[in-house]
Amino acid sequence: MLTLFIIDDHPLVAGGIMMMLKDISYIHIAGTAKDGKEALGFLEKNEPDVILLDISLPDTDGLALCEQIRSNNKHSKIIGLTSANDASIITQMLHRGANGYLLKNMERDELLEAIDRVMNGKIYLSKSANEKVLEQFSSLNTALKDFPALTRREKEILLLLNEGFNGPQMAEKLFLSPYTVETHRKNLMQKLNVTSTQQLLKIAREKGLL
Amino acid sequence: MLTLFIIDDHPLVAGGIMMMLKDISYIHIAGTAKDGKEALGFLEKNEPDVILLDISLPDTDGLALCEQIRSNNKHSKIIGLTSANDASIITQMLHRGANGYLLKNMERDELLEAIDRVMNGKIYLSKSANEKVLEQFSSLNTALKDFPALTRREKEILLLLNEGFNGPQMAEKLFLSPYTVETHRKNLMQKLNVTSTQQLLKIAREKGLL
DNA sequence: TGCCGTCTACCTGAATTCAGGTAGTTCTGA
DNA sequence: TCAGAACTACCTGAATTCAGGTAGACGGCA
Repeated sequence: MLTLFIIDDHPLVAGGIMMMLKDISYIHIAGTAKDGKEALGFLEKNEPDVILLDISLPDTDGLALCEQIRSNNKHSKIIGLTSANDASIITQMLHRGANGYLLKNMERDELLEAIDRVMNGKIYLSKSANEKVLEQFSSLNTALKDFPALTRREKEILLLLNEGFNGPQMAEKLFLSPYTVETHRKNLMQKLNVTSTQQLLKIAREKGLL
Repeated sequence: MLTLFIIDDHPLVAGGIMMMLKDISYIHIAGTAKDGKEALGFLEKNEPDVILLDISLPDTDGLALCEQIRSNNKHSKIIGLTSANDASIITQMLHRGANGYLLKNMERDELLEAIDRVMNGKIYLSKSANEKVLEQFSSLNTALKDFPALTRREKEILLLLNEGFNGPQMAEKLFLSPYTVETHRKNLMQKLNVTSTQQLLKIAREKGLL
């Protein structure tokens, strides 16, 4: 018998998973949680074989939660659930201790295969996104290297740019000199290796920085 | 007995809905479809009481599908399923013949309430997004009025802007004078009533023009 | 304590965008 | 067929953005 724990705020998704597994006699759903707090509470007292973790939880950073679960719990296999097949999120997940990921458009057989694989100590990558991820992997790896983390100020500027503010407006809003704002913008563009604000925002969106 | 038809490409979601309704004796799930084609095929021969329609189908414009179903089938109640509680999408859905909408983070009781309401000839709006929609309704209505349709060229320019191209680059790509490109950009900004390209793109995204 | 990263601010010159025009051509529907 | 919409192109001047610097202040950590 194999125990499964589901972390997802959507009853629809949790229900869908149960539906998919209801006839599988060797899998037992040990519990479900709607958010990080609930999940950690459950995991203090239980150690399920497999944890299905929805990355996009409200009020919770799914990636951080993944990391935290992994640090508390070495034996459970974690399978990330995501709707976007975005290579950057997926790789981040794997870096933080996940054993695989599934897209929410999966079929029942894929779920079973994923569970089987991770239980055998392997990594499972969702079929439907697989090629894309592998495709992006190389560019991502190089991109991530010359991709230093953004500072607090830089993130702030990025956010405001995305809101449609221009240089002088941001300067006023943040009580900074327009020169300073431009410096931050410049640094952002350099870090993400682009030559215009539009491209900056586009890349930022694609990398999940927004 | 009440018949229900589910249009959703995610087995997870379809399964979740079945799970939610499996103990409700008066509801019978007549069928499911994964895309527009399949759905229209089923609806040629059947007329379910309630249709749950996922707006974000792959290879299918959910809004157009909603309209088409409504034109073929006057009696079925259509409930849109969406994950984003975006007022513009929701109002568009209602304009195209939907009788209500639900967010994918709904609970079982909300689903039952929605079905009950639309069967009684009422409109059901998802609880969790309700306030936001009502909030945005007035601004949306006024916004949509002074919101002339974009021309083909304008949409093209908008798309390229979103891709991160600047004026001269677009001019070269489209074999146009830079002046012309600027004219189109200017007209776009006037139509959407903004003062910078960033704002233009932001609004365009919010209105679902991209 | 000294280095390093961050934040701040300034400068210059070139490029691009914005605002407000005018105007000829082409397409299109009533 | 005729009016109006769409597309094209141009001009000017002001504002903003971009690229390439320099440089002081501050905080943390090794």
